[in-house]
Formats: sequence, structure tokens, C-alpha cells
Amino acid sequence: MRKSATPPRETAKTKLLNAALTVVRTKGYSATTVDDLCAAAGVTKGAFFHHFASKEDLAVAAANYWSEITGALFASAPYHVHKDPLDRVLGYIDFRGALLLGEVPEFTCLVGTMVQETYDTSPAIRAACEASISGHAATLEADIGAALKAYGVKNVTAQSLALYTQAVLQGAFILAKAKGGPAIAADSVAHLRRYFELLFKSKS
Amino acid sequence: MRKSATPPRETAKTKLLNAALTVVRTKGYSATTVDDLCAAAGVTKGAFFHHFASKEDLAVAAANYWSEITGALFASAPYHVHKDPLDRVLGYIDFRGALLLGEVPEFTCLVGTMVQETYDTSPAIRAACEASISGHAATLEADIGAALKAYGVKNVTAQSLALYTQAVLQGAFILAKAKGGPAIAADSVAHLRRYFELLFKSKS
DNA sequence: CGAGCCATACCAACCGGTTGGTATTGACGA
DNA sequence: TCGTCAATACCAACCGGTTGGTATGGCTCG
Repeated sequence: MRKSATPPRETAKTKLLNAALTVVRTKGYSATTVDDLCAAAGVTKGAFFHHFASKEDLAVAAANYWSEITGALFASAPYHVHKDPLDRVLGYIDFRGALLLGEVPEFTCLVGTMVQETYDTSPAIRAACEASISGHAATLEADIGAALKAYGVKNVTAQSLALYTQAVLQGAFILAKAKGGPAIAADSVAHLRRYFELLFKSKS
Repeated sequence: MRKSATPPRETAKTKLLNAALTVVRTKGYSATTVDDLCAAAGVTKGAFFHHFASKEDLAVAAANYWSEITGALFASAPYHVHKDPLDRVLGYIDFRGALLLGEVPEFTCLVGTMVQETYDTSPAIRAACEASISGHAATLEADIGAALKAYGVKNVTAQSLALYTQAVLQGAFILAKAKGGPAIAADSVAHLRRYFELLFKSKS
């Protein structure tokens, strides 16, 4: 209804959301000021508070926006073509590894950054970040579950494994921030891949 | 009433450092104000800036303090008694799992929280956090290296494996914050243990 | 013309940090 | 053992800049 006939011009709202993706991932949520976001988006404070009731409201919107962006990215990723569900899972892991390029703010996770700072102070932001992470993990569950069944792996649930992949990635991002580059993150993804290889090889 | 003739055991400096451990892990670094720390420590701002040149200076001191506290904790942990180096490594992982008790701020990592917010804005804090994480990982390297040699595991370095354990733990903390409890973190530690078991193909 | 959209001007609260001063400690000489 | 004194530890009040948020008014387009 909102954007049916309107021109696809980049409005102040999406400019602010896109600015939030980079600024928050660079400086963190609390250290990011409303003026920072307005300056990065090239709009004024009036535009900000026209579209968002508060800074917290923008954070929730940014988390949902992040879910949309990443959801589209992984939905169109190439690893879905494999017939073997395990190949699809390993393809996902390889795809995550291939995304580890450029500077730290370019490959790290927006909601992982925000939830770390706001889990105790903003229930709304925490819930939006949790939904983003768990929602993304859920897109893996079908493939992981099919692979578990096809290879006869027991004692592990698809949901637990899917969430574990996210834990590894989030931790890899923290080490990348500590060490200043994606190399250590790529290393972590390699270990994650080996875990899946060993887990599915052992019971096959 | 306040102070006896004997020197006070807990000085304002350590009270502030201990306060930083809990407050920063609860609210994050940027959202933690100097007044917050002074109130939690029961001292005044004058005392704060007598001991620390700036808020950033306290963060660096807190990271080093964290290294001391955790270093002593793990040095006196029981897993060192095992003869088999792999048992010591698995004992470490189990010990980490056993620490996942209580509320989120009680078991999460101070330096992992801080580096996430400051890696791009404060080189001093980033370096102190990196030293804390890498220094802790280094205490595992000897045992992991001995286990790799004893079990003939190739294509993996002890350093890479040690850092991977830290990545998993850091990521587990983020998921715990997103989901509001340690259950998911314990699940991640269980996966990490299984990875080591599979990698070394030993007792299960 | 009227309703969304956005800009300018502005504010009260808050933040990191400073100032000037007081209390406590510890080394030392008599 | 005591007095002296300088250094250290700590405190309460304050300051200038910043912060999230508001009031209001103008522009554009149907």
C-alpha cells in the first residue's frame, strides 16, 4: 500500500536505515548519535523524527530492515542448487566464508552488535535482534534436518546445529574486531565446516 | 565507623574496577557513564578521575584487570590435573560450560563486550581486549598442541584451535544475550566439545 | 488547499571532565 | 613515642559541550 505507485526514489527513511547499517556497525549502537545518522544519511533531524518516534524505534526498524536485506541475500545465494542437503549446508558455510571481505563494518552483523549493547536496557531491540538471528537460523533448519536424516546422525537437533552456526559466526566477528581483519573469522568458519564434515562423516 | 585504623582492604580504585565488570557487562561500554560507575562503586567523580585519566583509561585498566581475574580463575581450575593433554582440553571446555550459571552479566565476557563497541574508535581499548582474548587462548595452546601431537592430528594448528574456542564462547554469549539465558550458550559449548571429540577421534 | 514530507531553530537533561579543597597515610627526625 | 609534613586518596560543586527530542513553519504534489 505504501510503496505501490510511488517512485522508487531513495527516501529519507531508507537513507537513514542504510546509514544505520554502516554507522552502527562501525561505532556501536550507543555511541551512534541521532546526528551521526542524519549526517551519514544526508538528512536533518526533522526527517529523522518524522519517520521514527525515537532512536530506539529506529534500532528496531533497522533490525527488521537487516532481516529483509540479509534474507534476500541468502535466498538468492547459489548454495540452494545442490541436491544433497548436506551439500547445501556446507555450501551455506562456504558462502558465509566468501562474504568475509573488506573492512570489519562491511561483513559484521548489525543485530549481533546491537543486541550485545541493548539486551538488558531495551526489550524491543533485543526482541527484534533475537527474531533476526533465530529467523535466519530457521532458514537453515530444513536443510540441516534433511541432512541429519539422510546421514543418520543422532543425538543432535537441527535447530541446535543451526543456532550453533550463528554462534560461531557471531564469535568470529568479535575476534575479527579484536584483531582488525577477517582472517581469523575465515579461520573460524573453516573450523565450523570441519565440524559438519566430521559430524556427518562419523555416522555415515 | 567508616574506616578503622587499618588500611582499607578495598580501595576506591578496585571498587571502580569491580563495578566496571558488572555495569559494563550489563549496559555495554558506551552506555555506561562515569556517574554510573561511581554510583555502583559508592565513590565520587573526584575519586574516579584521581585514579583514571579518562573513561577510556578505565576501560583499558578494566580489560587488564579482567585478564588478571580470569587468569587466576583458570590457573586454579581443576582440569589441569589430567595426564592426557586431550583430557585437559576437554576439561577446559567442560569448565567453561560449568561457568554458564546465573544471569547474563554474570557469565559473559567483559572484553568481548567492550571490543565490539570500541574496535574502531579506541585503539587502546581494542588492543587491551585483543591481548586479553589472545592471552587467554595462549594458555590453551600448549595442551592443544600436545594433544594434536599425541593423537597425530594434522592440518590444524594449536593456535587456530585455541582461538576457535574463544570465538565459539564469544558467539555463545551473544546468543545468550539475545535469548535471555545461558541455555543456548551451554548448547554451543556442547557442540564445541563434540568438535574436539570428533577431531581427535577419541573417548566420547 | 490539505496532507504528507522535511528543514530550521531551539531546549532541558545529561555527559565527561575540571576545580579547589579536605581527609588520610606513611616516612622521618627528635 | 610523638610531632611534622608532604604525598596520596578522596570529595562536592561546577562547567561547557553534547544528546535525544520538540515546536513550528515551509515545500511539494495530488
